[in-house]
Amino acid sequence: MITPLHAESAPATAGRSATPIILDSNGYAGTGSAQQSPLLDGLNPQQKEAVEYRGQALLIIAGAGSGKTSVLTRRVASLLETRDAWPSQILAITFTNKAAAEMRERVHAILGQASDGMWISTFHSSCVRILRREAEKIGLSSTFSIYDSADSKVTLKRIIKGLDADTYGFTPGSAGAKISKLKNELADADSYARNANMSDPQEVMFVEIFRQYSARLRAASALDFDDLIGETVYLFRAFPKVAALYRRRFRHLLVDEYQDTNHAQYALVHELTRPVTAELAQEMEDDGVHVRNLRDGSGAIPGASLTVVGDSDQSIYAFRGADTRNISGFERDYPGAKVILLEQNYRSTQNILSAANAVIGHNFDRTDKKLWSAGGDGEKIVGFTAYSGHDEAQFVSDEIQVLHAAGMAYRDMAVFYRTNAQTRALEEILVRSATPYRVVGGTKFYERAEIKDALAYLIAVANPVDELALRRILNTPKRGIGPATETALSSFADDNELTFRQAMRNCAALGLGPKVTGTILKLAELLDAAALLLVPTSVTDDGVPVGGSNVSDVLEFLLGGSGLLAVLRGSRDPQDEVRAENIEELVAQTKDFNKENPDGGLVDFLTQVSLVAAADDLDDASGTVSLMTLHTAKGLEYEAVFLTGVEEGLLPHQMSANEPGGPAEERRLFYVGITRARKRLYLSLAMTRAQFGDINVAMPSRYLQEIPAELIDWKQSPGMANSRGGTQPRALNARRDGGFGGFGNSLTSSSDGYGGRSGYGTSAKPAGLPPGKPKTEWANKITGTVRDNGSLELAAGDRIRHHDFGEGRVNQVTGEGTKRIAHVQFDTAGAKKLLIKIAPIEKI
DNA sequence: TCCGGCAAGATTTTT
DNA sequence: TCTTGCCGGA
Repeated sequence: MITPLHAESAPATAGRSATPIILDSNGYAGTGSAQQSPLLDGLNPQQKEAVEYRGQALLIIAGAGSGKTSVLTRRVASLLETRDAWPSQILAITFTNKAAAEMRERVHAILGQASDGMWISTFHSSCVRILRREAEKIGLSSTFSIYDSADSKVTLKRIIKGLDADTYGFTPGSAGAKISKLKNELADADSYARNANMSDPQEVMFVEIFRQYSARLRAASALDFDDLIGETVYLFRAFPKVAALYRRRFRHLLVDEYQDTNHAQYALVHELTRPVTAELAQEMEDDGVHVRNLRDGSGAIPGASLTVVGDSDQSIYAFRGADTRNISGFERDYPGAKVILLEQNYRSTQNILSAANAVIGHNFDRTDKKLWSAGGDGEKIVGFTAYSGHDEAQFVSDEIQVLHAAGMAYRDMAVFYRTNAQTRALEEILVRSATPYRVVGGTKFYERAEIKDALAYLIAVANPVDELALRRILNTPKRGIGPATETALSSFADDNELTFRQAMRNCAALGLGPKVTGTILKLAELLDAAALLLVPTSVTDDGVPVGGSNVSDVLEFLLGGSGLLAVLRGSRDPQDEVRAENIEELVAQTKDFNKENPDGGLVDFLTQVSLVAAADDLDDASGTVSLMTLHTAKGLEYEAVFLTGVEEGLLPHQMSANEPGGPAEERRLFYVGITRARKRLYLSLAMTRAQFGDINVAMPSRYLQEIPAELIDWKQSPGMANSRGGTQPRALNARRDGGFGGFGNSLTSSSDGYGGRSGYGTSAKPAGLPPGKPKTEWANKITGTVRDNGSLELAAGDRIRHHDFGEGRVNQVTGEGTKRIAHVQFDTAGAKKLLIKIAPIEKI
């Protein structure tokens, strides 16, 4: 049991919290005097127990859609309500910033201000927060840089080149993956070398790469993503007194998505929940740290209580080192742990759950768990086999329109895919049908070259020893400093034990041309001047520095001084216009940051930028269809889900075939995708898929056959697509070698024909095409030329001809400018919405 | 040093 | 298909 906290241990909130927190201002009015806390309203017995249990360790096995987030937030609220904890004693860890924000919001909605002071954040953010505070203890600057995988790659590339390690088969990717894996196991170059087979020259080379990589990061005062966790663990292990401070502070640790934790994260949790020894506690007390009321009979501070939530069936990050043994071994790691199973699903219909159960049931070596719903069977799952990726996209788009017409909001629909490359076809069709959509994740804003350039200027100011950032901006924009000069500067720095930045300041000693020397000095001066801007101009009576420039001022100063923005604006390349706009967007973001974080400095901004994840920019309020990978879909839910590309080679992905446990992990991924759907689930696949510019034959995924046939209503089964393929000329027939033969038949048993339906992938049906237009013409031409009908005037009543849909009549034109949309009733293809600017149409 | 042209390689998933 | 890297010429 946890020692209840007494009032004297209360932080500043004590005064306000003298009475138990009353929730009636938040919609719980009238239940205040009831025996049961309103926090438990509407929960089933298992959920209630998960909220109310008090003990050292709690494992909540939460199946998909079992109300996990709700339980977790209520548990946090309950801890505060029952005064088992003060907000500052709670550390809740989620996987994404998005999940953290949502949890913070929900707790705040229940408790209001009483929730202030909690740490609710990701593993990485929490670690950065701790590390910035304790940086000098482990030999880092508190303004250390955070390297993303691209930065690591660049660094590794230089090392591999310097060592000629590519002759041993090392690439930045392969070496990076191996280093990352080792770091996730808390190994470093030295510990690895001790166990490595050093008679193998390749191993020797790898150790050298690892060593140099670590050395470079250290010299640049930089940490990569894996270091953020690993160094925090190291900090706690090497400095017990530092660890004790955090162990004393965080009395309640809650970890979400525990199945996705890797060894380093596991170790971190372990470090944080260890007891503080009596000696150390005494030492702290002698140092004036308030610990008395936390100490037990022996004088020690017991370990914090730990709650973990997870579902090993949803573990999809094994490739990143996630180890489900963390969850399966929880009871061993924390003897006496309570385990609560949440199996009732509140999200999906029974049909969807039955499919999910059937699929995941094919994974052996798992504790059986059956999701069930009290919500009824619901609609059948819809299956569709398209001829091509574009055809599939057309089906998705048409079906979205059908759902939308039936009253479903765009924001309640999502399209999932295994690889980012699949977005292309989807986007093309969605743009054409004027369906509002957004791609979640994908090429991220902060990964764009021009944004990284601008950020590199900021990083160079914040962390002057970061060579990577300096070398990035050295010749960006072009200022006549080539690779030769760059190398000269770099070796000059190495030879004289200077940082790259110091080398720049002293470059006159290098004997370069006067012009180049001047340019380098000017850049160094620009960075120095920017750093001066940040220095506070005065100090308040309380010793708080004020008056330093904020992030946007510094950024604008750097952009002006370097000419980065001006060069892009002056370029003839139309792409540079977009790049300039992106940089302006970044400036706008720094201004937003200033507003939202008045006390936030440059380093805070850079930290935030470094740790944003794909799912984080998801804006639920926007009325758009969401497109995302299956990985980013985890933790989200939608009324209708389109799971596309359910093909061999894609799901399971080709790359997973050789990996041990690969197909099982891919199955879990499929399972995660299925269980995101509340009411409608669509599974689609294509018989051919464009890849690297040419077209490959695709086979239905093995996982499809694991779903009981009666659950799927095939609008077009693989067998049907196959049999009809022979009757119509198709562009791809020539490439086909009859490989579909045995497949479809096992899947067609449930098919109920398609003849009566209209509006499904009209363009896929040879019968629906205008006469005299064989499929060969359109099979893959959608990627073709960029059209611009910007000036085309259309009005209701006009007749038009569409390249694919044939002739039709315009019913209505909506929107303005480039977003004008024609609502067209086609003679044979039905009703369509077309973006006038780019649709392949002409007026007749 | 910069730029254009051409060949080769790439794509699993992400904090 | 698209991006990256290498080569040769200015």
